[in-house]
Amino acid sequence: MNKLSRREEIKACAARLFRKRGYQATSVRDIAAALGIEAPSLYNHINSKKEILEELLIHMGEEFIGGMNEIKNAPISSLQKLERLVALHVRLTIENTDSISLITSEYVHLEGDCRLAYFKLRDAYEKDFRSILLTCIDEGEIKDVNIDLALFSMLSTLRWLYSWYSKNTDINPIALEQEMIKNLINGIRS
Amino acid sequence: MNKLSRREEIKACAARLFRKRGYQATSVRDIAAALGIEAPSLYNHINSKKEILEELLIHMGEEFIGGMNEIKNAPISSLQKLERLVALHVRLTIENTDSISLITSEYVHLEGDCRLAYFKLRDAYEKDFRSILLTCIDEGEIKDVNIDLALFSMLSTLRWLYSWYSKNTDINPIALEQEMIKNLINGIRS
DNA sequence: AGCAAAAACTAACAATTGTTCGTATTTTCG
DNA sequence: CGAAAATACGAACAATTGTTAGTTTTTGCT
Repeated sequence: MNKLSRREEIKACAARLFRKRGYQATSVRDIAAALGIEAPSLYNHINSKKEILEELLIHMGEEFIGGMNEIKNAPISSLQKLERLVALHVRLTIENTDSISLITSEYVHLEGDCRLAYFKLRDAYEKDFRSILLTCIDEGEIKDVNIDLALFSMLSTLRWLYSWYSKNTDINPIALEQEMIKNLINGIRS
Repeated sequence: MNKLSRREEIKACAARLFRKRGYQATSVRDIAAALGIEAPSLYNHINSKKEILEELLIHMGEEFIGGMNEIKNAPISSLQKLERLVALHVRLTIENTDSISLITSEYVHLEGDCRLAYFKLRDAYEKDFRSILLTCIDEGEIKDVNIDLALFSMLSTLRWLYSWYSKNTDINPIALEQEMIKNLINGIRS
């Protein structure tokens, strides 16, 4: 378990540096230095630099998919599901600010099977999100907007929430959640 | 003028590659290969790889500032100014899809004076944008929302428009403009 | 045709990259 | 304590990086 803990420590540190300077611009020596050790020491805990990015991104993807599955199957209205999705993004953003920032930019460095797996997670999530949004429209809960544009708009804002949150860490998470719901959903309600 | 043209050719090619793989992951040899020449040949036209990124980003910053200045001083209502800002983003996105994609991620590789200059442009733009939005609220044209969150939300969507547009290049620019206005502004109108 | 400028080439550089190997040190725990 | 496991180390690697220098080829103009 200690090894796992050290491993997680490395991943968290790497996430912070990847966010600040980008994945490619962060060397394994940078990561090691930030941990106060030498670069080769890292390889007692990880197999490669790429592996770190892969695990960070896949993990976030799975967090989103997990949250989506809970919401999807909950016995609540579609509009409430939409609100819960916003809350999910807010929570994951606050709990994983660094990792989540990688989603918007560093996924380009994924390769091979992992790249495909990541895209699969992302596409599945967006498909479910779209489906919930569509149901809201069908049920007349929200305005008859261009659904793809509305989906894109919501996701853009939610994906960039980490950058806003980083400059406003003092905000109450619940207040942020309410504000986001107001901002993203109430504007398109019937 | 021929030299300038070749230079612009290189910059456009670099922008495309920077967008696909990221600035750091794109080598000067990659750029040269995409142009069908050898890497050292590039240096007859540019001074450094960094210079390319700097010019691409500063140029986009100036385009936005220029557009903002026109809108700011136009004899129209604040709400119309807001609509024109959306149109500005749509136009610049369509005209510079690759370069504009760098704004959201690759600015982290700017250093020194250029980095400061870029931040100055960005901050000035956001300040002006915020000011117009605030006037709309004061005049009762749009709902009394949390202004910083509303600003952030609009800018997130507008900054990510390039990714949406890339998957929907067949859309009529004017139709896109109208949809964006509907989506971003009408939702928060009084 | 001939000349100057522009643009491309080959060869090579110093630095940095991710990573491996074998060894030493520290920590854990019976 | 003492053995085993976990963790860190220094030295070194092959590959890739951005860039320079000097030279040759191509282009455009009179």
